[in-house]
Amino acid sequence: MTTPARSRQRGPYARSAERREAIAAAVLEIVVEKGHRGVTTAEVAERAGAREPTVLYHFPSKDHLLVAALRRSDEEQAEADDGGDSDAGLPERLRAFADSVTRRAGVLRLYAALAGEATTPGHPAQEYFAQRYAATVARHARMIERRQEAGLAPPGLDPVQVARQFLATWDGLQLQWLADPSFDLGEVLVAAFRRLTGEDRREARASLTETES
Amino acid sequence: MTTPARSRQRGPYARSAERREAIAAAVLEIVVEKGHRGVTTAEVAERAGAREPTVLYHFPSKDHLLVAALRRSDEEQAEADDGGDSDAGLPERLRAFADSVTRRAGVLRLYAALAGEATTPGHPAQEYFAQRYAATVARHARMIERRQEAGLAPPGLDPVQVARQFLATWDGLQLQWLADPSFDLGEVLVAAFRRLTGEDRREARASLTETES
DNA sequence: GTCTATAGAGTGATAGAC
DNA sequence: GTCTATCACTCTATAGAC
Repeated sequence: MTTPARSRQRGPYARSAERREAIAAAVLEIVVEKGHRGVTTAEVAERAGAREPTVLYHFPSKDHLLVAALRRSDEEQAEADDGGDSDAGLPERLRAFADSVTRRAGVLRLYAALAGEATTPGHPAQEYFAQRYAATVARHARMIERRQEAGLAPPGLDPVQVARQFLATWDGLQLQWLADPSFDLGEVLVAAFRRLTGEDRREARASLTETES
Repeated sequence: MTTPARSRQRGPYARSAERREAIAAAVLEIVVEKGHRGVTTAEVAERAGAREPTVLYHFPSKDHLLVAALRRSDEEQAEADDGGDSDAGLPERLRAFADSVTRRAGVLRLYAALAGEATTPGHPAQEYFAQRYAATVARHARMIERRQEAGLAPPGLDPVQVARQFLATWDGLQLQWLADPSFDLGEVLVAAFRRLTGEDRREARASLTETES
């Protein structure tokens, strides 16, 4: 209203929320292009149309910047999976997700690297991972409970324990796959899900019966 | 034998193999004490009784240094588990190992962080992880085969696939545990092993029989 | 509260002599 | 193989304008 936007590349006094968004977007962009090791506060500032100290005003350290990129990536991912809250075709959805992972190696690397760093007390990513683990475990646990109620999963399982195991398998398999993509990530993941939740027992029972006894 | 060691702190012209060892040991020491973020080439040099360029002569970059620490840690670990090659008390051994993990958080963090980095092509840790994954998967697969032959595990399983899943679960659970050590790592790990290998089926069968049919 | 300008401490890494 | 000397660059901190 006061002054018309000057035709500078570095927009003057962009509202803070926009700035934060622009900065986070810039970080994610660099992560995808060059990997997180290629992120420098200088380039982030450049791409966000700001100066370095401005960047560090919004995110007090480089690690905070990286966490912001992870958060932003999560949001984009969440938008992508919008509709499917049904547990119905779960194995299919798993497989689909595993496929999408293929294209986002840069983010996965960042996720893995930060997951390691984040476990040191006081690290900026600590809260992010604590929340993320807790939320994911809770979500998976609820899903397993529903499957138990539906008779798909055996009632003896501890849903939280299985949820933890499944999350762990997921993260670990991604790592292995990134290191050597010679196996079908979706397939191995779905198989692990079936075994961990005991949903392979129907088929297993037959082969078991003919094996022992 | 030839010349007695001179009583200088910075040994002059220590044989190269010794230098490498001293440097790797210094890195591991710092990792355990302060975490891998606390590793600086300067301090490594100091602890190894050498100068910085000497350190970087043997290990051309900081990442190489970190890999060296990981390798050295593996060796120490291997010595510790020397005797137990029997598959007999495997769950017990798993549990014991999971306990020992508790005391080596620094190394685990480094492992996790590097595992993420290592997936970028050309990274110094790439080879280490490729070898380690391959060796671990092969070792676990052999173990599962033996258990299949012994009638402990169902014959329908793909040993390599299960081995992958188990390794993944292991790595992932360590991460979760480091982020929030509120659960019993050994217990969850053993349970995952049982389910992934189908060795919980005997017990499961009973509960299954009374559940369905 | 939001940003710009400037500056500094510390890092990994290199060139080249011994 | 080991060292001295040096560099380029990154993250971060401070002072102050709007």
